[in-house]
Amino acid sequence: MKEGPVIASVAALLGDPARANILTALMDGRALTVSELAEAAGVTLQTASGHLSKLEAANLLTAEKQGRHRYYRLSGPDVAEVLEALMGLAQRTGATRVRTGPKDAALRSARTCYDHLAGERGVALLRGAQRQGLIEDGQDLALTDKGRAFFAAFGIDLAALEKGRRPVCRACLDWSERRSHLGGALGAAVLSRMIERQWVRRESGRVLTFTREGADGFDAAFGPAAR
Amino acid sequence: MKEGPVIASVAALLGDPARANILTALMDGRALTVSELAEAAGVTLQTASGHLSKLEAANLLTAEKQGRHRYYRLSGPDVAEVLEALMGLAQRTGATRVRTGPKDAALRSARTCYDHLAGERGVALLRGAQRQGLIEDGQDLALTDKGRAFFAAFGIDLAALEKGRRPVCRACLDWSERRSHLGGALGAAVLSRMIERQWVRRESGRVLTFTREGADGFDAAFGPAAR
DNA sequence: CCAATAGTTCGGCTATGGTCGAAGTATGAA
DNA sequence: TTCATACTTCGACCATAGCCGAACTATTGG
Repeated sequence: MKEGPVIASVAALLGDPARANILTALMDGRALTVSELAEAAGVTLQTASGHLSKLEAANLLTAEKQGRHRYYRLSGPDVAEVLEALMGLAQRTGATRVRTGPKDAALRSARTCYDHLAGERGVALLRGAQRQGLIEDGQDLALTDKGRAFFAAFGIDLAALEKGRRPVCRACLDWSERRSHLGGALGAAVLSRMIERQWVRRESGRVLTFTREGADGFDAAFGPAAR
Repeated sequence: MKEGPVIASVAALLGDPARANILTALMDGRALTVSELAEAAGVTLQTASGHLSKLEAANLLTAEKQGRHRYYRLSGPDVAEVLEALMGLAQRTGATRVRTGPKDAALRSARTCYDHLAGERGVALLRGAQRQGLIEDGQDLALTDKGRAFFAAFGIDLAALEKGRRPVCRACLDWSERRSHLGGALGAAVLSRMIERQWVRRESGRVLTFTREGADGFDAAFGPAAR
C-alpha cells in the first residue's frame, strides 16, 4: 500500500504550473539556462532556480555548467514520453482548452518530441516505414534488412546508433494524433538528418516547418502526412 | 505557452498522496465503493468523497450508483497505462523506496494492470505470443491468422472483441519489467479466461497467483516466465 | 415509520509549498 | 581590482488545498 505515494511524489512535481511550463519548454530536447526557463515559466529567477533544483533532485532533469550559465535538459527521452502521455490524458480528460490558435495547428502538423519528429508528420513517418517493410512492428520495433539499407542511404550511421545504450527504435505515443511515432536513437537521427538536409526548420518552441523540398522529399520517401 | 498548465492540472490531480492511493487501488480494474477507497487512501469518508468528485470531474474515474453504494472505477485502460508509466518514471527517478517486501516480489511476478496480466508473466505472455507468430508487432499490435485460431481455441470470442471500440491488441509498458505486456480487449479477455480456467487467482490488491496447473499450462502455451 | 448505513456538503483549521525581495557566491569582462 | 551578470540561498509572506467534525440527504431493512 506504499505504492501510491511513489507515483504521487513525481506527479506532484509535474503538477505545479511553473514546473510544468519548464518541462514542456524542455520537451524539444535542447538545454536551456535558468533565466530562459524562468521566463518560459513566467516566474522570477529565484523561483525557477528552486524548481529546477527539485526537478534535478528527482532526476527528471540534468544540469551542466558552462561558464556562468547553468544548462538544464530533460534527463532522458522517457521523461519526454511520459509528458506526451500526460498531454494525451489531459486532452481526453476534457481539460483541453478551447484556445486552438494557429500555433496549435502548426504543433499538430509537425513538432519535436524531445529529439525526434512528432505530430502528423511523425506518425506518417512511422506508418510509411512500416508499410514499406523498413521497420517491423514488434513489441519493440525492429529494423528490417531493407530498412537498414534505406536508412543507411538516408545518411544515417546505424552502427553508431547500435553501439549506444539507447534503443534504436522506439514507439512513442503521440498526444495529438493518438497513434505512435518513431522515437529512439533512430528517430533522433532521422530528425537531425532532415534538419541537415534542410527538409525541415525549427521554429520557436517545438514547432517544425517543412520546406518545399522537404515536404516533397518526405512524401516521396514515406508517403503523404494526411491520413 | 498555455500548454504547460494543461498537463499540470491532471498531474496535480495525481500528485496528492490520497488520490494516488485511490487510483492505484483501482488499478486492478475493479469498481470500489467510497468507503473502501477511503480506507485504501487512509482518509475519512468525507475527504475521500471530495477527492473522488474531483477525479470524476476530470474524467479519470467514472461512477455508478448501485443501491446506497457508489462504485468508482478508472474511466479507461489509458488511465491505468499512464499510471504504470509514472511508476516507471518514479522508479528510475530514484524515488523507489528500499522497502522491498515479499508482496513486492509477488507483484513483480504477476499482477493485474487494470484488467489484464502484467509483471513477469505478462511480458512472457506477449513475448511468447510474438515468438510463435500469434501476434505481429506493429506500431499497433495485430493478431495473425494463426493467433486468431489459437485464441479462439483458448476460449475467446474474437468476433465480440472486434465489435467493441476498444483496440483488440495493445502494448502496455510494464513498470517492473520495463518491457511491454499485452493490454487491450484481448489482454483483458485472456486474463479473465485464465481466471475462469482457474489458472490464476486474484489475491489481495493487484497480486495474481498462478496455480500449479495454471503455471504448467501457461508455460506450455507461452513459454516460461523467467527471462 | 424508525433506525442504520452510505455518501455529500459545509465550514473552519492548518500546513504545505509557491512566491519574491534581499543578500550571498561564482564567473567573466573591463 | 572592480563591476556586471548568472545563479543560489535565506527568510518571510500568503494562498491554496487537504483534512476532519458536524449536519444534511438518500437508500435499505426491519
